[in-house]
Amino acid sequence: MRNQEAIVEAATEVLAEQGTAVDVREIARRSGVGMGTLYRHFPKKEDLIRTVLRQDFSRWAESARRAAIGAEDPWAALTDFYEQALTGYARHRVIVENFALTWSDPDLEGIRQLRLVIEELRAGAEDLLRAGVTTEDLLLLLVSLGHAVQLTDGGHPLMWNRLLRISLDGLRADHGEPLPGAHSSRSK
Amino acid sequence: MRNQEAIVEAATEVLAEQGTAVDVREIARRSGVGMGTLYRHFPKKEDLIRTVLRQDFSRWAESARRAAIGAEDPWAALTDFYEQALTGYARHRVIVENFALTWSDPDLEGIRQLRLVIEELRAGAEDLLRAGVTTEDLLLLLVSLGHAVQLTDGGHPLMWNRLLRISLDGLRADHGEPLPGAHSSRSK
Amino acid sequence: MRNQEAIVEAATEVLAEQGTAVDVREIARRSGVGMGTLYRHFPKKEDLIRTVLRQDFSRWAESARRAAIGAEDPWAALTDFYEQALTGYARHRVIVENFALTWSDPDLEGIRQLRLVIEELRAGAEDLLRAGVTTEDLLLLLVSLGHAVQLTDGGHPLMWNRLLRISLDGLRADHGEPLPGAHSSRSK
Amino acid sequence: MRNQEAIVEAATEVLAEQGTAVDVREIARRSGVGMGTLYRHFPKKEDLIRTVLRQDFSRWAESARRAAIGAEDPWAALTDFYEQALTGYARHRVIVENFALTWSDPDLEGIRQLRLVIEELRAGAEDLLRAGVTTEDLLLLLVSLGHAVQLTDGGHPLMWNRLLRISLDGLRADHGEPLPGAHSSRSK
DNA sequence: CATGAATGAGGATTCATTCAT
DNA sequence: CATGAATGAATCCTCATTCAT
Repeated sequence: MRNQEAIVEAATEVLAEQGTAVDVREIARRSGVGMGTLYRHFPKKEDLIRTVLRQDFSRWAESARRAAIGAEDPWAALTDFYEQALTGYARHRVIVENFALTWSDPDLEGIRQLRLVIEELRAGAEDLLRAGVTTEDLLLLLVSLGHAVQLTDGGHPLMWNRLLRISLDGLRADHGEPLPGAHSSRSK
Repeated sequence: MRNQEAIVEAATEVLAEQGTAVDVREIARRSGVGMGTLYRHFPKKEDLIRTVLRQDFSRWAESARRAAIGAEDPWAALTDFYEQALTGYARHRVIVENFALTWSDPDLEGIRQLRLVIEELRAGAEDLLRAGVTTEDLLLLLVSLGHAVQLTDGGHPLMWNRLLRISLDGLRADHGEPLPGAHSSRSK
Repeated sequence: MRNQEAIVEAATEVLAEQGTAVDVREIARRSGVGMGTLYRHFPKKEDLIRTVLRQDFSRWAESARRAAIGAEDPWAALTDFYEQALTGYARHRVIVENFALTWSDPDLEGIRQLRLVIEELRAGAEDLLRAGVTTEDLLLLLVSLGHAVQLTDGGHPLMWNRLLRISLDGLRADHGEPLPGAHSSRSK
Repeated sequence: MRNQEAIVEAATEVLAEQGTAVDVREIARRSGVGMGTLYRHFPKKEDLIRTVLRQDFSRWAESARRAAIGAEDPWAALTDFYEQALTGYARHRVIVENFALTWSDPDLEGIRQLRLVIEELRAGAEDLLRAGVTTEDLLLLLVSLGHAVQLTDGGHPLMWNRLLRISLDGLRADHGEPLPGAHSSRSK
């Protein structure tokens, strides 16, 4: 049903503007559907939010992935990936607002995708990365810097760029000893 | 009046547990005071939250500062500072939840203190830091890693430690070129 | 929607009984609707009160107007108008309680209507009225006597009738000199 | 105790400014006494209001009485009395706000005084008054015009003066037939 | 006797969710 | 299947009154 799409689209917009505290009615209004229809598709407000979160997340991750494809070398791919991901981060308030949730939800398709992409980038740049750096490290770094983006975007749009350079430099093989491998796997 | 303290204490607890969305009555109940008393001391819910935030923030920052004092050398001081600050971060949900606010409020006493401490640590370790690293960079790094702490503390308590090492290595003078100085000052 | 009417009706009742200080829930209860419904129609308590006020006012003014229609001569029309208006006054507590507000709100449709009616009556009885009597005078007299009605209705239902006769006699052309015209117009 | 006086004085001020809806604490604050003291003297807010009301009323009535004393003739005495009473009316918000209450409380000393004064004036001007005009009529007229004062004082300070002239003219012996005597006495 | 902190029942308003049409 | 009016619990805040100090 195309109503479902309209709802998700409107919700994406509204959530980006006002965060998860919005009135559901506002979403219904912008979707052009009634409350009943909205609740038919998403029995709980949170269901809708989750759906938006997933879609938003996927789009964001995908755009970052594409940025890495055209890079000249593996290191540039990694760099471009981070640049693109972080640049887009600020626009995705729901992601930010819910990343704790997202992060700890191992079933979330989006995060699985993202992990795959990063894993690939990591494997490609393995020679340049210091030993012991895991996919999980790279993923957490992304989220961590994402937070910096959030905080600074209003005032100093490019401050986070400096952090990114620092971190990337810290990741290079010629900078620092190998990292111990202990905490690299995510088990539940 | 010790009621004021009781309220702040209870609020600190409750806010840590449930976030800023709690019912004011819950705080009153746990404080053992009536609504009126609570509102006598804090005319708006936000006043109370801000107070908790400040106190929480101060305590946290102070404990980090103390950790840096006993260090053997300037670099260890910086390292210990980060370790301690991040270790305590997870316990301070209000700080986290409101750091955006905290961050952008230049009048907040707490953040001014924190900046001073970091500035001192930076100055002390200047020879070891790559050129161009600013106090603001170090501050943002702290918050950024703080977010990582938040996300991982539930499941993988020490994952953020790896990020910290990476970042610190990226900050060393022998790793990487000088950072450009452009965005180093916070102006309004 | 007939709920709107039910709400206004219940509110009219309740406001007449208890004044504007009533709990909104009481109105909701008597209307047989939930709080939400009430607030859907009247976002602020005052909106509801204003609505009741207007309706009450209109009905009252209209009944007075009709009373003047059947009169034998212009003077009787004026007299009957006052009689009817004042007789109905006591039943309209909201009007009374809010007349200051009503009075000073030049946009209020009701008062505009009332003024028109009085103007017509005045014009019709012009030969019998002492020179200089304005519509505004007649309007203020009405409200003024209305207050007397309020005060006496509980105990001496017809005392105000005496005042009315006195005032009307004072208005006759053969009683007293012309009134100075100065304050006859309402300007902003 | 002079505290009692201070409280009443402060209350008079505050009530005149803000009406009976004020916070009791505001009165305590301005009195310079604590809540406990205030409540020792006036166990209920209404007790305080009543006390203020009485005093305010007495003063107002007394000033009107004095205005009548110096008059040249009985009719002027009556006229001056009304003029003065009405002129002072607007300043006595509590009186106004509570006149219904005042009016219906036959034990209120103030109103007894006022009635005595009016009775005297009426007796003095008896030959000039149309037959049947009672003290009660004159009293009600006063209150009724008082309301007009209230309503117009903000915008048209002297509109009520015109009503006063009209009414007084209506009261003269040569204007109109005797009024029937029926409702002249206040019985309970 | 005085103080003013403490109490807590209300009161206005919002919003996720349901359900008659 | 869609609509959007209806629901009412939940929430913040006020203020008359009490009572420990």
